Amino acid sequence: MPPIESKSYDPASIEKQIFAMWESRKAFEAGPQDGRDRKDPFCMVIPPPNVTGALHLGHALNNTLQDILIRHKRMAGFNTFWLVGTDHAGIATQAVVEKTIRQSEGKSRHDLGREELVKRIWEWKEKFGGRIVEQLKLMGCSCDYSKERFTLDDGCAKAVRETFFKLFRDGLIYRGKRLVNWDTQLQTAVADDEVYHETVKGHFYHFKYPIVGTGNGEQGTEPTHVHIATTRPETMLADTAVAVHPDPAAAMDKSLAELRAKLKEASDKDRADVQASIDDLLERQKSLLPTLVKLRDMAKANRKIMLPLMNREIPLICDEWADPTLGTGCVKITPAHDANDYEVGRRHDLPIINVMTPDGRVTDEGGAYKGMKFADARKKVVEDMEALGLVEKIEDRMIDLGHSDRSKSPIEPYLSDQWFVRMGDLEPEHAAKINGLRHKAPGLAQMAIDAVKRGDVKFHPARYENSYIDWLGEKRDWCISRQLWWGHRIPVWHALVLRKEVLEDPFHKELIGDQEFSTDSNWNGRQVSSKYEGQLFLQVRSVEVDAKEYIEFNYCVAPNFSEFEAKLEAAGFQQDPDVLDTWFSSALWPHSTLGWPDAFTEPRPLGSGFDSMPKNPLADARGSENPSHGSLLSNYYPTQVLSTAREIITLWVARMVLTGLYNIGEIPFHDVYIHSVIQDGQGRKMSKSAGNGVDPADIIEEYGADALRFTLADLSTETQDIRMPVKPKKLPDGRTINISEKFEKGRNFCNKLWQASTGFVMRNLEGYAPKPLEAVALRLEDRWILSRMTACQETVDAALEKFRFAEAAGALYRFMWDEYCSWYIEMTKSRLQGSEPRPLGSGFDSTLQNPLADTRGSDRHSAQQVLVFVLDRLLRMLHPFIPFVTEGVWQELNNVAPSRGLTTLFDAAAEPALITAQWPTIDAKLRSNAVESEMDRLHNLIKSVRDIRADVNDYRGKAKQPSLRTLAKVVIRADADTTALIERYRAFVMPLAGCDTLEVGASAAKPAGAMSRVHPTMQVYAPVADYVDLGEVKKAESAKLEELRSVLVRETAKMSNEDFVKRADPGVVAQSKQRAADLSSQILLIEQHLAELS
RNA sequence: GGGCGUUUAGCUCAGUUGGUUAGAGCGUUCGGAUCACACCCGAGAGGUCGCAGGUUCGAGUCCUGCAACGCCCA
Repeated sequence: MPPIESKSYDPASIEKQIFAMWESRKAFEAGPQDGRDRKDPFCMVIPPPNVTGALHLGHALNNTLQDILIRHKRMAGFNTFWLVGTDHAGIATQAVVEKTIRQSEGKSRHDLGREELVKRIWEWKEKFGGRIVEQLKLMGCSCDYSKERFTLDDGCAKAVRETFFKLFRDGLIYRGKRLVNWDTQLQTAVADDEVYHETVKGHFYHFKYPIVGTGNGEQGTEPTHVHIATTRPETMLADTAVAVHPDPAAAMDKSLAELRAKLKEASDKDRADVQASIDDLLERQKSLLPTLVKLRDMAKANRKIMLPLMNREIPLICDEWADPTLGTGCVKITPAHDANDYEVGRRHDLPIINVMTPDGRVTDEGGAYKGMKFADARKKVVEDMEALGLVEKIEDRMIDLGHSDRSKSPIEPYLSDQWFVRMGDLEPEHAAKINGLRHKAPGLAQMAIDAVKRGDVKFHPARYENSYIDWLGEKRDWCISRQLWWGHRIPVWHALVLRKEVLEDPFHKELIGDQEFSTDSNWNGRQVSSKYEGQLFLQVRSVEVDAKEYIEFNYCVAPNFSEFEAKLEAAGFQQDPDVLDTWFSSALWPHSTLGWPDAFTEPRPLGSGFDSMPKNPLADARGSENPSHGSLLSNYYPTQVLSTAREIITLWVARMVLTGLYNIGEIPFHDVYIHSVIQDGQGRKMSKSAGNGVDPADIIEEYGADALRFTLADLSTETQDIRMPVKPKKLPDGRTINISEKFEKGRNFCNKLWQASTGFVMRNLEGYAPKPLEAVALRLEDRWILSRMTACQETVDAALEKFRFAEAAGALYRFMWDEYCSWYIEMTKSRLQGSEPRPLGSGFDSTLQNPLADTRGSDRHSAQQVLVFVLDRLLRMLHPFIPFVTEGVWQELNNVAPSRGLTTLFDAAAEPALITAQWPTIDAKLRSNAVESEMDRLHNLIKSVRDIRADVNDYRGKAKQPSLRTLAKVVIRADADTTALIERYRAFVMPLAGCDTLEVGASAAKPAGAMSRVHPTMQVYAPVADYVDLGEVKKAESAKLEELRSVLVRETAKMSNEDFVKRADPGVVAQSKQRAADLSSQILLIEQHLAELS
């Protein structure tokens, strides 16, 4: 049963109010509006979350890390701007809203119409789109919410339109036929990353196709049929060839040789499998190869096949795609419905027949099967083939099937018209004309590759460079059109005009004069007429429909030229119905959100050569003294850091680099931080459907936002995955949520900080009256905590620079908990409880030997001052990680201790809010190894006494006797130096260690029947004969002795190795020597002690 | 098939250029209602650092091979 009235830190009680305070101070807003001299910009753009979604734990992680960076830089005096916004997420959002409408009204998007659907999606976005921002605020993210953006807002639309127009103008956009992943339910192409693969049960159908003319000639030896196998029998309707390998014998030999080589190297486990493959292949050589060779010869003789069901003659061709070691060795070729077959079709100039409609039915080309759903057509085709006796067998088989991430329906490869961005290298004369290709890049992909290779953009961890460069290196064209209604509509107007009518039409004549049309679409983003220079570009191609030749016109209209759009429409043109891939607008995010293209002028006109290009086209604007002249773009572009997930390095990061260079001439960010992926305890991806997802909102409710943040930061090492064991928890209100006990670390940490500050430090500030206090004149423990604090600062600063969040969090954790709370606070207790404060600054000298001979615990004031001072700095350093609790404590501290400097140390002006307080600078003079090692000796002493007492209590517990709170007597033998040190600090050593009397001295009398702990500089003895059987003591001492002896053996072995002494670093050898000497003396002492015990 | 990563205590993970007796949090064992904190305090147990070679005076760390698992791309 939890206590009814908990004194623990309660995050819910302060988080809202603190966030409101920050907002009212406009602390998140970009720009130097707090009066501090903020010159250097530090800007990040948030990876815009999908507007339909809710934030998951990955978002929580990424945004925590970004907030740590921005808060740190804000405190460090940068002009910070964290841009926030959401992504319209084309297909995802449209799918969600369509589904809602289907469920509530039973209507499809076609029932509603384009305009109405888009209106509904906007309504939906207005209603639910704010969720993301609310969640970011719950987490304490200090984004500039006053400048929130959306990838479909007017600014982004402008940038998209401008970019599309420029790419079109530069011949970098083209329309082409491609096989795309087709979602027959949503009726759109989906990108590769929107397809997930699943292995499902299916069948492998073996069909026979008759070969034409086998009744003649070499009758009897020629095969009469060719055997093929397929998992998608219905696609046979679109077959335009059957292929056989051009040299099946050689291919088989090669494969066999490879397998035999593999067999030699194979492990025992694999050997049987490899051998089976070899046997299989040998069998094929006997049974199948002769037939394949004959078929190959027939293919060379241009023999034909009669495609069953369609009764269409198709050629038998030779192509290496037909693998003689697999299946029947022959393969049907269906260019319109399979990516590999499409390539074969292109190689052999085969006709392309499409038999699928956008909604997944058979087209007019499908003969008798016209209008059937593909699944039905499959059954019917198989039945009909069976009826013809052309089915050889049907096998069960597991098939890897692509599914649409959005509709979950199987993907069909589908040949359709799409728009592409040309990524590859261009002809030099073409490239030279394009202003947007900076640094003499031959193409867009290469330009983005070079930016990383030059080091302009750096990845952290660096290994992620590889995935970026490898992917871009493929230079695959980017399919940017989506058959959706929700998104940026493609600004191209089409018309199909009969070729012979084109030149008679005054509309076309005016625009294009007497130009001839090439049917090649490689470089035809051509300007149309001098009348519309720079405002209108045209691509044309010839199209044959029903044996008539048409010209297809595609006009791309400049953004500022909308009156021409009306003109085009009046002339019968129609705007392309497709919208752009969501990534197209996301790719522009770093500059579109900062005001491009409005706040930007192209550095120089198109085609004027590369030499005159200014290095930084924004330099002029940034240097301006007129504040109204400095736009967001000139102030903040390029941004500093982008933090994101590795899965979108290619889809997003690469494209931002590319468009940034193309549009602005500069990279969009200097550093790319790639965070880990959070998985569940079994290493599986967290997902809603698997039920293993953790909702950050639940964690905030359960543990507090700071606990969430601290834990995530603490886990952020450079590893690529973070495992987080998940467990369900039933709430009192009946809901079941997923939590993870990992967050307890963060919660406990926040509570500890809260208890130490508000429960201890602030409650012990009675009479607090800060006075000038020289750091060097302070007591040992004061100087020690200041030294440790400085060490912590150094670690945190260095770690944050290198994006090592876990290291920073860990250093702060250890400093706050182990050093500030467990040692320093404990050591101040006797001082704070002392009676009369001792006058400060009297008789202090700066040496360690004789500083504060006063050990009466009476110097309260200096203890208060150091407690407050260290807390002040600790709060500052912790603030980026756990902003709420630190700000809460800060506000309290401002009330009770408004001033907290020490002279000669950083003396901050009163800062009303921690969020904008100054990041502490490092005062290296506070570090002292001498102080730290003195304190280590005292700690060792205290630990030894505690250790003996725990041992005693262990024995007493077994004997069912009550445990001792303190040891009656402790004797320490130590050299003069250590003796003096201990004597000086007797006042806190005794209570911390837990002993009633303490004798210290070089020749202090060792008590009889004692338990010991020996250190090189001191030996600790406590008489225990009254509590513990001496036999047990001896056993323990002997065990310790054995352990030390074995270590010494190792150490002396090392020392007696000549090579070690000769080759190892002298420092290492000396260290080893010292260690051996220390061990020997400890061993000797224990041996003596053991002898005395008996 | 190619690329990248992981493998260290029961669990989750640190361990930076090779050099103390390999660390932390959780869990576990023992002791503790001490007046900041039981979301706590004190003490302990627990590891042949995935396996096999190699380089080196010295390997958790570097190299090679192997194995298992994961991610990305084909």
